[in-house]
Amino acid sequence: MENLPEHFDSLFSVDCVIFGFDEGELKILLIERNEAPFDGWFALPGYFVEPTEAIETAAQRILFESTGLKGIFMEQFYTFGALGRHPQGRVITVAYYAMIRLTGNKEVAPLPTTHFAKRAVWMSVKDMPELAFDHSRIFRKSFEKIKNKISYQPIAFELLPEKFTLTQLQQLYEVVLNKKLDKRNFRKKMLAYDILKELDEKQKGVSYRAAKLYKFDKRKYAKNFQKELSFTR
Amino acid sequence: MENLPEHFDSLFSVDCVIFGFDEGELKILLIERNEAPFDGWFALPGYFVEPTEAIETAAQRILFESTGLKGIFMEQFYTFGALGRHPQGRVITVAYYAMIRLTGNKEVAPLPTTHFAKRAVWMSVKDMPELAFDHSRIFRKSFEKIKNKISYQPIAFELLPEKFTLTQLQQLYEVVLNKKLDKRNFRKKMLAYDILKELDEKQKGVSYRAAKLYKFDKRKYAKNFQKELSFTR
DNA sequence: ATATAAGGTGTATTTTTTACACTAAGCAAA
DNA sequence: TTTGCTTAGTGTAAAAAATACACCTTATAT
Repeated sequence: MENLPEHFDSLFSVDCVIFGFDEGELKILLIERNEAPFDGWFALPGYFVEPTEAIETAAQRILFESTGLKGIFMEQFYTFGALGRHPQGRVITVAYYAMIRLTGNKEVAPLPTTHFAKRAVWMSVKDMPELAFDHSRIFRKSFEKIKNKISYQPIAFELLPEKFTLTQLQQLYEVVLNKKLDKRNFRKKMLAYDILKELDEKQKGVSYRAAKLYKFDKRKYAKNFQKELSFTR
Repeated sequence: MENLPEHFDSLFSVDCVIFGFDEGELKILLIERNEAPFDGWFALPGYFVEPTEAIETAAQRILFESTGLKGIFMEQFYTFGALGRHPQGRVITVAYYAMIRLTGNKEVAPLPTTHFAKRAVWMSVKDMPELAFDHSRIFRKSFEKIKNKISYQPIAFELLPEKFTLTQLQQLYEVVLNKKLDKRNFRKKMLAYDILKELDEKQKGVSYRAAKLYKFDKRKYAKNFQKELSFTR
């Protein structure tokens, strides 16, 4: 971190775990640092919160700087404040996870506008390297959270294109939950929730039978569930 | 807050929602402030985090100061950092909920050692007044969290005496979930989890048939559940 | 002995979850 | 135009879990 702000002894920052789903893989956006500490290491996008900035606003700013997108789905999940977590002083960090639609949008975040980053990469969660600071821990906690959450809240749709096939949806659940699901049972259950809208449209550009496309239907969802549901177990 | 610390523009604090269960009621520990701002208002126990103190340690300290107890069950659940939340400047606060065994321990926290508090009271969640700062919001969020959590993690036992009856356990679930449960089904399900140890002992001092006492059995729990279970729905 | 108050127990029904395999459709290549 | 390839799409039976429901038992107090 180049110029340490004045009140470095009680600083806070925001770190974002940005998830994307592409080619059947769950990925997160990492930046490669080009400054000490942890020069050359991969890290989560994040930065200090400005003195007159709400935490949530700071998170949105960081998401915009790293992806060029606004209005991304985002949720705070934990605050990390162990004493030694930052080698240069006392920094507590509020962590958010976010989800963006990668498919058909692949060029999201080729170069973040943040200064201390050489480049940004989409890294599959399967190949996650050791990260700078305590970011590995932050990543693991975020992953646990979404694993849990995807079973009772409709967050999966934040990762898929607006129009998706049931197979894509199932693959996403399989990757996140890290287990195979039965096709018939998955479809039966998902459709029974009555939160999807079946479109009069099919997949294009595939060299086999095209699948029907579906949309997540917010109205139906709101109608059918006051608060929760319980997807895949 | 009497003497504003020097770096008031980036301060952080910890606030604790301390739950107790007594006489069939779920209560939280509030302090009555005797200083501006919010002089005379009820608030959550909380204070600034020291510059060389981990957040978690600060939470433990506040719990000890308010209750005289150590080793309390405690979990961080959210960080509040809206710009206007503290009338005197920028303070973000990391919130924890905690649970203590009130029954048979009623004299917990008659007088907290924190300076800015007139007194502490156990307030039923049904009678919660408007609280200082954004503490009402913090309380509501904590309540949502434990409502949710009690259905899949064994946190209820943190609120009960070590030896408890199934009826007490059921009452606690009923209060937290805010709905009546069927006695036979509740017992069947709870016993089926096989996480309780039935004691050779009965309730004492009641003027009716005494109930069997049970203990939460951590070993059984660990054996039967790698991570989760799914209590009452 | 009797009244009182909670303790403690079982079964039938419905709902949900699971396991499981083949035909249909669309495209591509021969 | 036929054939092969690949994924789409579908139903049923069995098991497990959740629900609804009521009466006798036991300890204490009077």
